[in-house]
Amino acid sequence: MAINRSGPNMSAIAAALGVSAATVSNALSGKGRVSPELIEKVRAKAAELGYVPSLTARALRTGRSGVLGLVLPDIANPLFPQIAQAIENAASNAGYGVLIADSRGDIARQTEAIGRLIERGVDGMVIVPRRGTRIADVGCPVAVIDTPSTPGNTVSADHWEGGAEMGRHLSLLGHRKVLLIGASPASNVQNDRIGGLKAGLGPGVECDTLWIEKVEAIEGEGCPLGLAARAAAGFTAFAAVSDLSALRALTELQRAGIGVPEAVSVSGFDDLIWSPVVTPALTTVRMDMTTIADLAIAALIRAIEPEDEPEDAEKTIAGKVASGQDRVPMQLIVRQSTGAPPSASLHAPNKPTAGELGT
Amino acid sequence: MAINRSGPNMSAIAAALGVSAATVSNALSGKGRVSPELIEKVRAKAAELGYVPSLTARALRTGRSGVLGLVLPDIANPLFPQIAQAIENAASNAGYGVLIADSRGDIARQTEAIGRLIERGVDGMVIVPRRGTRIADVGCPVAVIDTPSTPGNTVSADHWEGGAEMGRHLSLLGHRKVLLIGASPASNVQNDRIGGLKAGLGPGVECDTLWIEKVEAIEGEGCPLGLAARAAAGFTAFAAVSDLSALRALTELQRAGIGVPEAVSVSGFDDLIWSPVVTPALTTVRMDMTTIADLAIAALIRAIEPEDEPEDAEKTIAGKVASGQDRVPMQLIVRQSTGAPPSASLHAPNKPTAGELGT
DNA sequence: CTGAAAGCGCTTACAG
DNA sequence: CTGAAAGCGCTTACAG
Repeated sequence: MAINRSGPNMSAIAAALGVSAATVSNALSGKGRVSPELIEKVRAKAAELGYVPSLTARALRTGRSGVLGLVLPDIANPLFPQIAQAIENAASNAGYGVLIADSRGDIARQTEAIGRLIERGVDGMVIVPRRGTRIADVGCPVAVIDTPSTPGNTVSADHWEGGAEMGRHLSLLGHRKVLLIGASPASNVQNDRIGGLKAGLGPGVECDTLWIEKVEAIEGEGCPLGLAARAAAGFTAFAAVSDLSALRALTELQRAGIGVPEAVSVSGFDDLIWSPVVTPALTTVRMDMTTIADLAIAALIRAIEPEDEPEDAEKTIAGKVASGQDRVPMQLIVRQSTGAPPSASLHAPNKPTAGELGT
Repeated sequence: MAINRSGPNMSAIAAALGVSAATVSNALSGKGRVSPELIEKVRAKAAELGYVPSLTARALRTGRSGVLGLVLPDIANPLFPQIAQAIENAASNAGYGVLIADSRGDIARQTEAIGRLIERGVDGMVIVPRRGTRIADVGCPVAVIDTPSTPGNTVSADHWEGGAEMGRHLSLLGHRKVLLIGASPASNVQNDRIGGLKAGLGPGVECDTLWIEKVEAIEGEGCPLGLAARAAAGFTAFAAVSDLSALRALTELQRAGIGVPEAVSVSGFDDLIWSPVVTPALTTVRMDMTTIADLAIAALIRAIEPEDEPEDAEKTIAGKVASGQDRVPMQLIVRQSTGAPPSASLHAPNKPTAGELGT
């Protein structure tokens, strides 16, 4: 019974050439045990026959699947596109596939999702943990993307320093009374950013912190945040710790007739898709997801692949690899919402997507 | 050499019990060829030993990997979270894993991404095609999520009817001069929505269509859309074909001091993450991604799995399955941006996510 | 430089 | 109801 596959396998190539399957394997994998002429002949025949190697069979034999898992706290998170794209790209450059798993904010489901990935034989996984979760040993290499203040094997943006940069920016602009806006005080990332903001603003600046979650617990979800009153009370800058909160602040202020940026400044974090598109465009701080993903994947690969020779120098990005704790700088992107002229933009705006849906 | 796996395999269970591996396999798969007592004993031993089946080996043997591919035009698309979450969920309920592939807006990369998925032995794939792409036969079952006006094996929201609903809503509100805002005239989805909007508004309403892509080709990316002038010219409603464009319109109008909704209405499509969060919250039309994903996955599974018995009635959602062309109704969500009081909200707002990052 | 053989862990006819 | 055997497609020592 040959229910499997449609195309030819190694034996077919071997038979067509009158050689053994082992030789075909060696020729194709280029481990140098086969004569150059034979290698060429094998390659040609493989191409002619439209040979596609079975990664499944290889996985069974070698014990490595060539697949990595990506575990996310909640795929609906607006930052997810950036993360997933960067990880998918880094992984596929390194020859790995990416299996996604959504824990939907649920801690039990996170465990379950990890288990499913293990069953499927992933060689390692990237975990963006649910708030407050510590990842136990799961029996395969793991890279956690979180914040440096989370202990463990982590790659992350330097959220604190990113906050500090934004704080300095606002301080230089002359703001002396700043409202910091966070979603949840339970978030390490958000606390890091707020800590950095305060430090960057410096001791001469008066700060207050508004946690949206707390306000909503009293006023109800989606309630106004009372920002107009804050503006009246002398706050001139509203520094949110995410672009989602920044957008909420911006529209609430605009709706109240308060001009941004001429009356007050608004800033966010993460350079989410809408940030360059709204009027005024949002000043924000962006994580270097490409680098973070590269570091995470490189760390995983080092843990997975036997230390052969150093061969592929490309895999190790400029000799930098995640060693226990890696923190990647964030990048301040100044746009109109903090009053800078458009020409001061430090970053090309997000390109709109080319898909049918969603744009 | 036993480089593979850490845990026990079937042979280990078989040996521990003094039976054959075949019997263990039959017992565990519950195909009813084994006596109830033995089944129980096998199960117990498997649990005791912490047996985890090798999906890889099963895949090699059966020719089915239990993995589905998800091909996206651009993971950065703001709609991607909804799609990915729904697909991941539907697939994992059906026992399948999901491998992601990003074509990054590039048509060559789409082909390449599909090829990589095939190599990895996916049993089928869900494709959200790049604009204008027609998916060729890829050698495995495919479900395309697009629009009913795209020919082929498609599951989609009924974009036209969704537009019509929005059109009727705006018409009932008394609008007689409406600006339709789209991103790109090359998009079938957007054209369908615009067609529906016009039909829903009816012949008594004056319409004009603004394509952002065209404006930007002249004025530059991120340029103002001149909406204040439109308002001055008598347009009282701005119906965007995506919430991203709607947000752009909303903030541009607000910035110009035009009150939404008391002076003009703004509406969008897709219920993207920020829609319930901005002030005023956006009236929009939402795709039923859960149903679309269920239909797509169900269609794939029917194509993949041999027609055994009808057994799992759950897999077929209420007897409805994608048969060639399936169109799922869209849902109008009325919020403040078109002037309705908050209490008229037809839909619970999106929950903020519980992750560390992005909120 | 090339080949024969074993084996990764499972499932599936086929016998008993 | 249970088992022996073959085989999915590959890779890897080991011989020649």
